[in-house]
Amino acid sequence: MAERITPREQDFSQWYLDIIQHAKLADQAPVRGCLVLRPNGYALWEVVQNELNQKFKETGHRNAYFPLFIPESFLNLEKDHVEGFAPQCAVVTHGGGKKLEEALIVRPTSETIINSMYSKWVKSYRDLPVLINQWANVCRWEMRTRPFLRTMEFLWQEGHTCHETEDDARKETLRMLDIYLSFLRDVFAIPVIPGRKTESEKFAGAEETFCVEAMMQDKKALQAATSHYFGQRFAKVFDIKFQDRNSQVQYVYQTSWGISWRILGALIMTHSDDQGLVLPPKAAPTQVVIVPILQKNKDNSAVLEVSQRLKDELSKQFSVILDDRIEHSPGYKFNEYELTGVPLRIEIGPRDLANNLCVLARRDGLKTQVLLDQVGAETGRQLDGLQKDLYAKAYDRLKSHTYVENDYSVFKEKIEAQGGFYQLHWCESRKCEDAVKEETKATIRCIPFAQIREAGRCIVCSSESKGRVVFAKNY
RNA sequence: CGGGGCGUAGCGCAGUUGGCUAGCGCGCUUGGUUCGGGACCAAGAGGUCGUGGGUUCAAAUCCCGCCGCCCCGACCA
Repeated sequence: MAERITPREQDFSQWYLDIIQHAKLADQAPVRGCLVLRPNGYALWEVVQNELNQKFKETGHRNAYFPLFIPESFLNLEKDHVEGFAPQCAVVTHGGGKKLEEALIVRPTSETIINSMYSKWVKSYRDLPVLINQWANVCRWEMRTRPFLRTMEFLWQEGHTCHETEDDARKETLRMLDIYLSFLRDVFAIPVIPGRKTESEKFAGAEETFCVEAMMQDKKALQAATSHYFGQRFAKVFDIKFQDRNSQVQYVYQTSWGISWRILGALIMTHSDDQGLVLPPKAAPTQVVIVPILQKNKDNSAVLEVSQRLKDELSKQFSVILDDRIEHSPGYKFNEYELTGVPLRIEIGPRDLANNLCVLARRDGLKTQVLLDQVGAETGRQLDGLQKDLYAKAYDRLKSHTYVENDYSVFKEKIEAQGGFYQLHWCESRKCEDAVKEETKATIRCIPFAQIREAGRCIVCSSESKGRVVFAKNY
């Protein structure tokens, strides 16, 4: 097994890739920029699907599926949209051995194909709202790829909705952003800063883009999810009209919102350590592993019997596996489950059994001895504790590496030396935004909802500013 | 597309001023002793040295072509 790589800012990507490989989560396929999710890695994606599907259902959304190939002309209808995506598209020019009359785009996102259907489906205010989500793969031909964060093909979820009024659509945009935020906070234990994107950072074709930004262990930012308000821009080019309650024909107001498997990268880069993956209990496909201490060629029946009983009991509440393989030593197993991020390990050996005890070992190192008849309650307590502690640790990191700064040269030095998020005054001009990017590689991650609103001077040009925005280097 | 680097066993690598039988660690197989933090000993299996050509008595090693991969930068979720 290769030597483990300690995380350093400059080789963070190698570090987490190394962990993924150790954890047998994923392989890099021989095709450029592809990533293969092995079965136990896919289980993590299923956690995302299950949690979000539940929330989508609660908010009245339904899942559907739309075609992978999009006629080129569809994409060309919205000017900003095509400018943003055309350079990244994979294009199918031939089929059935012949050159196609019209090329097909492998979807980089599905606004166009979905809206072309919506224009047929929506005729009356009675048809609204349309609240549809799709779980799919999309393709964006990136110049340089990075496992999970930027792959040529990726898995995601994209919601596309139509509403009667601007107000309804705006509410939907923020409601879905909030669902992402609470999912990341409560399940993945990742704290985020919610906010609005600047003109230059917003989605191609959107009126407004909202996002949640997370901070990785190397203090770089990662956009974890986005939600867009489209107004009537797509409705007008795709002709999605309806008769309203006053018999007037008008265009629908729309939104779209998405989260991709890059959040699996975020999960790894937020919590994991040199021992391997660290999964918050609510995100872990396997929450508890029971490791009986066995000896070959000896009678292990007592230990095995208690282990099995414990497994049956705990399985009512948690996802539990019992590793009773005789061919691997306990130490080997301890390591294996640390590598794969199982949040809680229960050790049961002859020594414990003599005292009616067992050992509970949390993935972050906390070990406690527990009476056998209290394991059920204690398991829940330990898992809850780990979930909270992981969030707290990530939250502390986000807080303690977010700085309020007024001096450009200090900011420049600091971000170069230690990364982090910077609350800076900005005059709202594209020019100053670009100047910072040019010099420091930092971009405006968002204008936070909880913006520090105060009079100040733009960090670059010293013109008037009404509030601070968050600058950071990002993935 | 620019700048670096690398292709040798399933994985990670050494060997490269031409030299004799191509090696090490991990993993794998078999046997024994272990077993509460990645066990140890012994015996094995496993190779078109990326590919095509050239030089030579002799090429993983030198020369030329080709192919592939990785890293850094420009693009981006």
